[in-house]
Amino acid sequence: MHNQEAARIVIIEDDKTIREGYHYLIDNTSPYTVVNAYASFDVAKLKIAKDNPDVIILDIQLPGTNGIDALPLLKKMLPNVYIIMLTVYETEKIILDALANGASGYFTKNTPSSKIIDAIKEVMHGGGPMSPDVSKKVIMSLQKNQHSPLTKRETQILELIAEGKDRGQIANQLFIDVETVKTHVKNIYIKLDVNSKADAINVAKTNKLI
Amino acid sequence: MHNQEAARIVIIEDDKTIREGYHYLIDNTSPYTVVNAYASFDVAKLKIAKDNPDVIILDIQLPGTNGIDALPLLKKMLPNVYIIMLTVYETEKIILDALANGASGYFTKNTPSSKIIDAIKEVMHGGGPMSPDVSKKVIMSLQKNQHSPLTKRETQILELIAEGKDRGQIANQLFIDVETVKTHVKNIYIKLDVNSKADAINVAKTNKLI
DNA sequence: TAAAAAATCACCCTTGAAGGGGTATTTTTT
DNA sequence: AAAAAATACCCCTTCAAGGGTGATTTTTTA
Repeated sequence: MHNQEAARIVIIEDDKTIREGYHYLIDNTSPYTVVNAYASFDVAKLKIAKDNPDVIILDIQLPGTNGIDALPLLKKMLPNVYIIMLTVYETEKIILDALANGASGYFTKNTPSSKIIDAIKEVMHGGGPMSPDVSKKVIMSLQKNQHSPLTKRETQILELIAEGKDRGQIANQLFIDVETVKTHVKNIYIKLDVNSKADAINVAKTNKLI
Repeated sequence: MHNQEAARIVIIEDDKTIREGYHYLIDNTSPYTVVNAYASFDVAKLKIAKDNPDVIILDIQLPGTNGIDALPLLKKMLPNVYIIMLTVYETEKIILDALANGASGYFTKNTPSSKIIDAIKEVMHGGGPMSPDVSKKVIMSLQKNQHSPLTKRETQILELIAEGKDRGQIANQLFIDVETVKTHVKNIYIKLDVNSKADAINVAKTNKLI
């Protein structure tokens, strides 16, 4: 475990004002130390291993390699580093991509600057800090459509199809006949107006039915 | 939109001490009003429609219908209500189930009581409040295995298989030959030690490879 | 720069799962 | 009592899936 009191911070952010603002803020109003601040990942990657940071504050919109693509590369160089995204981008897809690729936290830039200090503390204690707008989007991404046209059984079967199960396996698992599975699948296709597994899964995922 | 200043709160919690504690806390240290507090969902469901709450504080471990099963029923009765889970349970599966079934926020009971007031404020403003331990688990559920045995291409193809796409569709989408897709699939099966789509998807999901 | 890993393409084979058509009974919910 | 959901059965055709074997090109890494 790292020394939680004197964590080493690196900032990768192309906007000079923001970069220097956070640099100053962290150095002067927290127990943490900014060991370096870079304007791009392409520059940072050459020296960041020596910086040996505990936490990286990472922007997404960077010249050259963007923050999302930088994430797995940083994780490879520094397997135990915590990475907090700090960016104006907040589409559901980008947020989910960032978290899927190893980000430990995610803040939008409309977050009060002081919150970043709390966020650093939280990741150092094993938490997963997010700004309210981000956590809302994350929760929404998990929520299913409450008004699904599919019945419970149909939803269940479509989920099993999405797991690659064939009719026989689904029938076994649900203790019903293969023919019944077929009937359900037919009704699913009719309701979703599709005529293939792939389209059914696609429509269902797009509308959060599964 | 509800009146954010005087939001109506209902508590469903079987532990009398906790229930009355939050009741008192909310009534006396916040602008919100607890319109009713119930010891179970089975009792609450008879009267909660008339309570017309903006926010429900809901426990999971309840006598009779548990909190997870109660979620969709509450959502059906009160489509616009915000539901905050407040419970000792915090396994990844239960948290994800709760959020998938319509919870707007999730706190564990080791959270400082005062935080619940902030949480109510946050949901009323469209946020998705979570305690740090919960948000950590949510983020972990989104993160992929950084040490996947699969290559990028193999991962990509397995994801498409999990979307129900057949070899031909995958080949088209990736601008490669069907035979190449076959080769990749074979290598995926070898690496994951399986010999079917379903098993490959299952192993991959269990290990967060996709 | 040489070696290793990843990605690409090809042709053989067999089997059965997938998809579409129609019909009907039982169970559950409203 | 009516409607919705879940169950089961029969017909049919086609091509995707999985296994075997071999080879070349591109990219990454040591």
